[in-house]
Amino acid sequence: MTTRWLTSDEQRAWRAYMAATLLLEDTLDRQLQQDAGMPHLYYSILANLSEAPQRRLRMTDLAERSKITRSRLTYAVARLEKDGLVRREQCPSDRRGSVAALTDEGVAVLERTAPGHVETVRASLFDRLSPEQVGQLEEICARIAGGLVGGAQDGGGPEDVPWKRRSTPCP
Amino acid sequence: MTTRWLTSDEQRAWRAYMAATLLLEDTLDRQLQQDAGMPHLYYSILANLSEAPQRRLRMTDLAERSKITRSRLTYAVARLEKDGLVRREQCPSDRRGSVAALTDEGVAVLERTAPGHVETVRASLFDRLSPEQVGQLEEICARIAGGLVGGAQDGGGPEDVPWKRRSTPCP
DNA sequence: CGATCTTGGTTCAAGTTTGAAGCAAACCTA
DNA sequence: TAGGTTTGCTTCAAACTTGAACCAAGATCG
Repeated sequence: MTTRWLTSDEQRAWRAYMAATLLLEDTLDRQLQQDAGMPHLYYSILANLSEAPQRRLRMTDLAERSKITRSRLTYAVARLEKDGLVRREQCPSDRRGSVAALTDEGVAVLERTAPGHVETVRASLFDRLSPEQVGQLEEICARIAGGLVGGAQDGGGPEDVPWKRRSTPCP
Repeated sequence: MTTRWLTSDEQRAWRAYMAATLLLEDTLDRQLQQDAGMPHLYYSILANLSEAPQRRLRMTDLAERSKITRSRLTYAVARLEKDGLVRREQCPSDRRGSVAALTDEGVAVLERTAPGHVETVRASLFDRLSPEQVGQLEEICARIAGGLVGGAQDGGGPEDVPWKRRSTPCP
């Protein structure tokens, strides 16, 4: 079948999308490298951890929430552990598993750097969009994310399947 | 001054944004690595080149259009040159400069792989959005990109300053 | 002109990411 | 309960990225 090329509307949107995502990620990386000594992704790993009950999460859970591969997470956590921001613990209920736990120092770093980070996100994004646009952005991104498999490529549908999902860190 | 944290609307939008961009970039990287043997960014460098007059561009121009640093581009072009998809030429008008030129083989690779790539972009993005959403996405992304400095961080405003800008590859 | 500044691009070293391969514990299943 | 499969996570080697340092050629200016 002959290719359905992008319409010119779609092309413009696609170019804008690529530019925006590249530039924004770059901005955030620079800001956080500057102020927190880590790339954006690492910061968001810490942030994810900080929201979990007990501030700890199984590696695979954390990878899934962070939308990255387990391998990538392993290296990231190793670095954060070396910096004392995260501690790896044995999972008591599954001897294969390990749990990443945010340390007090990790919490402190987060508390210290969060304001500057939020400020950057505001300045680059939210302060430049109308409230309607914020809503549209969420809707659009949710739609995109919903269509793409996350973490392990088990090929599940868009809807969550609770019974295939790990729950609390270590019950 | 006390931090203006994100509202819950903004938080939802921000989470969705991070998920969507990470997952989409991952999808495209995987698809293109598979089908073209290169990451998405490298493909887009080739695409940018293919649209330039003469299919050639000064390195700094190309970096600017690709929204990446000159350093990153240097390495990328080195790799693409090793693969025979791009050729580096001396810039005749400025002996410091070099020009990246898409080779015939580069064109061929692009022609061979573009359909699959467009298909992936469609499947992940455009076929999941309404036409209005495509318009909104463009508007939003243009707004974001417009607010962020590109390439060299010379701190210019959002508006283009034509007299600071290189033009044709080598006049 | 000659000293200095700027620009275009590369290089270096360190850090990050990737995908495949590896390993051990847990989970079947006969 | 032994054998095979799956799951959870790490490790390996190769690729990619980063930001600072570097170098040479243009531009400026006294």
